[in-house]
Amino acid sequence: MKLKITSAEVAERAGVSQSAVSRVFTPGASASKKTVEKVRKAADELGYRPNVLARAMVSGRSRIIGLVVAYLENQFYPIVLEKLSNALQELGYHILIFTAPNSADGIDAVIQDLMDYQVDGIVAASVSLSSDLAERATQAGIPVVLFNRGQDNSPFVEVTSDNIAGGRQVAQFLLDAGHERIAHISGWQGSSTGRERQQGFNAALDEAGTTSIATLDGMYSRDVAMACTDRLLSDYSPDAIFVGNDHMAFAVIDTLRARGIEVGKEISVIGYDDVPMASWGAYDLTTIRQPVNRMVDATVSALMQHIDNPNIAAPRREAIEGPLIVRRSARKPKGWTNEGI
Amino acid sequence: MKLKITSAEVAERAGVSQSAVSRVFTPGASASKKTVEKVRKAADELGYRPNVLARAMVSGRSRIIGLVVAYLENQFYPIVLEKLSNALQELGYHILIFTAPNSADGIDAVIQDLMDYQVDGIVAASVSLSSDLAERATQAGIPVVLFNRGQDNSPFVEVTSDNIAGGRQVAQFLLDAGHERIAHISGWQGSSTGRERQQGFNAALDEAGTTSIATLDGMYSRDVAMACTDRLLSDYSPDAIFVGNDHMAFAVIDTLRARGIEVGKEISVIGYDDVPMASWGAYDLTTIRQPVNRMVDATVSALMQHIDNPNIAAPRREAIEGPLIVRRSARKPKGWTNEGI
DNA sequence: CTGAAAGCGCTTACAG
DNA sequence: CTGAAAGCGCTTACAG
Repeated sequence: MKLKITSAEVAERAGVSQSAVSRVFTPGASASKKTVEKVRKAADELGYRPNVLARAMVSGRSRIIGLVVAYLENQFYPIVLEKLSNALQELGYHILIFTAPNSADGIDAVIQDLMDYQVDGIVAASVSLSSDLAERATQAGIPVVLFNRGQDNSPFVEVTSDNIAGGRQVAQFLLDAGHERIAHISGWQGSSTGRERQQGFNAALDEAGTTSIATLDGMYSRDVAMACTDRLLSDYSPDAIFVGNDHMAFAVIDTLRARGIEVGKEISVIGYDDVPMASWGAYDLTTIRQPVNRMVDATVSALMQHIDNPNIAAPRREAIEGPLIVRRSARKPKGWTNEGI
Repeated sequence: MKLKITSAEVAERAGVSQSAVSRVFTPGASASKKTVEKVRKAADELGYRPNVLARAMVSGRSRIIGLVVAYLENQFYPIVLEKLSNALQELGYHILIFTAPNSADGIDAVIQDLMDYQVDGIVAASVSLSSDLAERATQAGIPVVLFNRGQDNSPFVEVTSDNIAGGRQVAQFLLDAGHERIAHISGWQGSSTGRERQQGFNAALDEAGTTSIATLDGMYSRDVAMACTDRLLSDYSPDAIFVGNDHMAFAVIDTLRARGIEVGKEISVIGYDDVPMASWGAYDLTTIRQPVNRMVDATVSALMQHIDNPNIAAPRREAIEGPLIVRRSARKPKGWTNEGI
């Protein structure tokens, strides 16, 4: 067995042309039963497998999807990665991973890199892209989907959960439970996700004729969220805190407990995402569930649709609603039952 | 701007040959200052970027490293992924991700897939490979490194932490603190990692003239670990439990607390990995730190070494020792101070 | 159904 | 330093 077997070598051994070999390995191409047999036999004996890169070059389809991701400490993203990878793998695609640097410039460079690999599509999770890059991708005919992030006037498909509705649900639940000093540690205000959750939250509060006692930007960071919690404690005496995502909510709970406060009794905490850890005993976090499966499905089908039909590049936004998962980190409204779920 | 710009188009606009364009974009190739200028200008105007796939075909180097990973719920792996990706990105390589199915057959198929992409190397994290596949990879000249997993007589490079030493440290610490009914919920016994941690642990116990009161296989699963905890509680009355990894240790702690047991006082719990969450207030887990940075470095350099020098494929095992991180989930030995760290 | 041939977009000896 | 040409390993009209 030598290093690399080519279709030409298989052809020779099978006594057919190289084209015939190619056809046998091309789904949908026609070859007689006899040819197929001869070729398969020779291929097996030689250990032949088609070179995907060569195939990509001529077909113009690499079957690679570029994924830009950051913030892997937040359990949400590994879960997304896993589900996305599984879904794509089933369709014969694979994920080329690019971990994102923090600057916008850095991201652009990374995406350029990605495009150099002739990816068939790009999924950008929790990062923003410059309009310059938007243009390049569009002109290169590469579909881009923004995952869990929106961008004004972007030409991309955007898949998010319905953050506004989610924020509203939280406010309503807190109000129903009779909280009167409600604070918010928001997701990073530079992200649509952070802004929208806050927006829905405030809107519902407003409609109920009240308002939050304080809103601090948690920057999606554990450390910042902890500092915010202390500030809330010393300056505002909140009886409930809505936190922009679960990752920060865990930090808030840790801080509250360290200060001797009983979470769910003295102060209610609600998060957003419903990462697996939220259900673990140590936190038992009431939170809005991001419908990851449906978000992944929407992402994959947007990608496939564009790949199959490059002309119709309809920019659009899918905001999928997710339920409030009630656990014990927040006081429940009187007479509340699980029936709603 | 059209969809895809080729070097030939740049050449035409710059008034040079296509080879000249290629040279300008090939590090180390020679071109006159004048040529470089003309080409760069034309390339910028056209928005040209070399096609990595075409380059890969002729050079035989795809600059893609295949990563096979499973078990992404365990925070350890996302961290590894992130660090590995960053390190590789700096060297101009990128990771093509394959999420592993559970069966050995499945894994083999996945690796075959990987090889079809002409990856320059493969990193298999927490999975085992068949010897058949080992042979294929070796014959294709593709370096494989097993990450956090060893395999008897494997021809691969293996990078792990020193699991035996780690297990020993845990036993010693528990003994020093005066525990007398020490139990073990081990990592999956089908994995070298699980077996070795247990082995070191038992060896140290043995040398001290004692033995663990029970050893149960936690299978790296949260649910199984919880069931094991209950069984330990009802049948063995342990005063300490060494758990095969942090991910399971969290489940053990949750279960203990649900039974009203004070962790760190009534029963000590020690994990293995030191994932970020281990330091969070809710768990405050005493654990062995896996030296991820050094493990990633070792992985990357093994890969690069083989890529630069395909002939020398020295199979070897690197087991890097990590420290015991003392927190509050386990009772400390009398007079214990942090000095050791 | 099948083979010969062109071509995907590059790199790299080979001559100059 | 530079250009013409071969070749990387395939797919896909084009004729038969």
